[in-house]
Amino acid sequence: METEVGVEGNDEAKLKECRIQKSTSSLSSPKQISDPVVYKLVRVEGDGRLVPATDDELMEVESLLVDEKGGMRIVADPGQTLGCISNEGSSLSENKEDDPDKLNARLEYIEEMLQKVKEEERLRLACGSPDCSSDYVIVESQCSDEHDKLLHIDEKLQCEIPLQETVPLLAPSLSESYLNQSGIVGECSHSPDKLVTGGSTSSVVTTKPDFSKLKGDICLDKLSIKELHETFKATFGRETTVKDKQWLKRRISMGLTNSCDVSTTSFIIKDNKFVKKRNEEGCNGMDGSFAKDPAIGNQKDLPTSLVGQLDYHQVVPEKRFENHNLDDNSGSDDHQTEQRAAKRVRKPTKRYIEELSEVESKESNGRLMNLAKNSGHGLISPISHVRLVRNVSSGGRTVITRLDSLGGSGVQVPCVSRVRRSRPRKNFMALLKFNPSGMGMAATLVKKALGDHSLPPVDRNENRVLKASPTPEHIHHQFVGVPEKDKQFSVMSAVGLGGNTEPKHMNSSGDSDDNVVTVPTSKGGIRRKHHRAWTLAEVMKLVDGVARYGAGRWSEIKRLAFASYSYRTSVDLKDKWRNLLKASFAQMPPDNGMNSRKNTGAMPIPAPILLKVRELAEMQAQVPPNLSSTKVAGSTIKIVHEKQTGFL
DNA sequence: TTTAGGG
DNA sequence: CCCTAAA
Repeated sequence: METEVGVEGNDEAKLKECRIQKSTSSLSSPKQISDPVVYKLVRVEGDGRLVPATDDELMEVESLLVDEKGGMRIVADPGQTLGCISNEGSSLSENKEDDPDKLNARLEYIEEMLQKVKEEERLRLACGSPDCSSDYVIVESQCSDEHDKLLHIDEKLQCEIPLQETVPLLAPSLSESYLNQSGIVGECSHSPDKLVTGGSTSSVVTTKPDFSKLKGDICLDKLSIKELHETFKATFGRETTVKDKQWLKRRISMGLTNSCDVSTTSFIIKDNKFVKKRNEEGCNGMDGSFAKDPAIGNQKDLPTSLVGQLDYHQVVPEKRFENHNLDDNSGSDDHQTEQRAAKRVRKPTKRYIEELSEVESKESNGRLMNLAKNSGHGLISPISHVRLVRNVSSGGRTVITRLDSLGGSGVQVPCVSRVRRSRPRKNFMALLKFNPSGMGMAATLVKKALGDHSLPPVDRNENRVLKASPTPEHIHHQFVGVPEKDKQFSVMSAVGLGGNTEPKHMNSSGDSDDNVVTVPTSKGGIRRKHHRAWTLAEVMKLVDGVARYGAGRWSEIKRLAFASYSYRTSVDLKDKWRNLLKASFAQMPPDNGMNSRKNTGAMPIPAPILLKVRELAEMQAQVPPNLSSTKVAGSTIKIVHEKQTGFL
């Protein structure tokens, strides 16, 4: 694939939103046929403007990319271009450091950007009508906060991917109207050149990527560090000491959008308000239909038919990459680790995907398979030397971690594979011998890395690790051909060992008695030993579910919205909702701020969510009779009204 | 089996 | 979270 790195800059008009928009130029140039995508290299001036890169810069980038492929040769500082492109923002534009790490990070980022842009373009080409292809990708930028521009772009690029999933609407979400009133959707909602999948044939709608969807870090902008910490805690169920605002915002937004079932939860927090995230964008008007729960669509028509009716080689949805990509080391409190995690994570390589599919167990639900299938053809750079590092089971899921030693940046790319549904194999213990340094060692290292304080003494996970171990096939595939020296251990493997991390995937942790630790009760019964603290993401999911399917349909919600949370039963959902209800109506009058309570141990539920709960409750006439009145009524009436209009 | 509600 | 009655 010969990607021509062209030089082109957009004008310097002041725009407002960061987005990538394709120009409406022709499509018939010969070159385009072979590779219709041409990219412009731009750089960002100090004031945030995008200006055309010079030829020299271009050359430098190219050579750098080559160098990177060649094997991490450290080259002189690429200079302004890279510096500007890098997301590190302030630190880079000025000084030319020769720090290999930084340099590599830049390289990585550039490459990533190119890939992403290309991905975007391919998607766009594929989903659009023929005359929609374009010669260029134009990066428009109007972010007022120029400092964050690139980050924004990047965030959007990352996050729009999972959001592209489009499925026919099943049930309109009540909260959909929220979004309309939230005002965050704004102008981006309607793209002039809508790319509609050839109207007649398609049972599936294709979405045009629209980066305005990602609001996460924007929405978090106004939060203070402390608030961010709160939100972080709420989201991941643990504290963090990281002071980096950007990082926090990024993590939180990723956590909120990806930690669960990605788009299943469609809420975001903006300015302390609980709003609905726009899943679909103007691409296809599709008659006011919105995405239904992807958990459904995913298993059905989406990936296959989408790919089927379009040029397979061009359609590379890359669904849920971020799921795997997401550096979910939430279990770790190690500052260093987290800082490192803050670094950009490389997209999985094709090989990575392929291997991932191997690891996938037979009874795969097809999700990951689709992922693998959809992964591109040479779209992902083969540059990175991804090595399989280690696999650790935690809380019933197998975490496969790779160490991407790109210039020592050590990016970890954890992913999760399904765990055997049925009981572990008899001969499982023997398999541990296959890898003498096995799980116990891993646990030890992990524990060490985390500092023993972060893991309970004689942790219960010791047990779980064994119980939730991968099948023999997994071990075999994972370690076959891996040189001993490459069997590195990784701190990051501690993903989720802290206990409060949400699963990133459909995995059957605890869906049988295999993985759930139960404790015999005095009365002879058994009960779950450890409470799974509800994370913000889960709560939001729950609220969303109630909004969609109504309170009381717990099993529905369980199946549809909590498919990936096997440890949450419908009863759990019900109980949680009951608590939420109670909380929302109890805590409202005195203090509606989310920063009120002291460290009560329990996870604080942000006021916006409680508000939402309240509204839903009132809508569904669940409100306790005794406090149905008061000023709540006013806002509720309004909300109800909005929702009604939303349905029309 | 699922809901609803008490413990 | 658990238990259980009721549907």
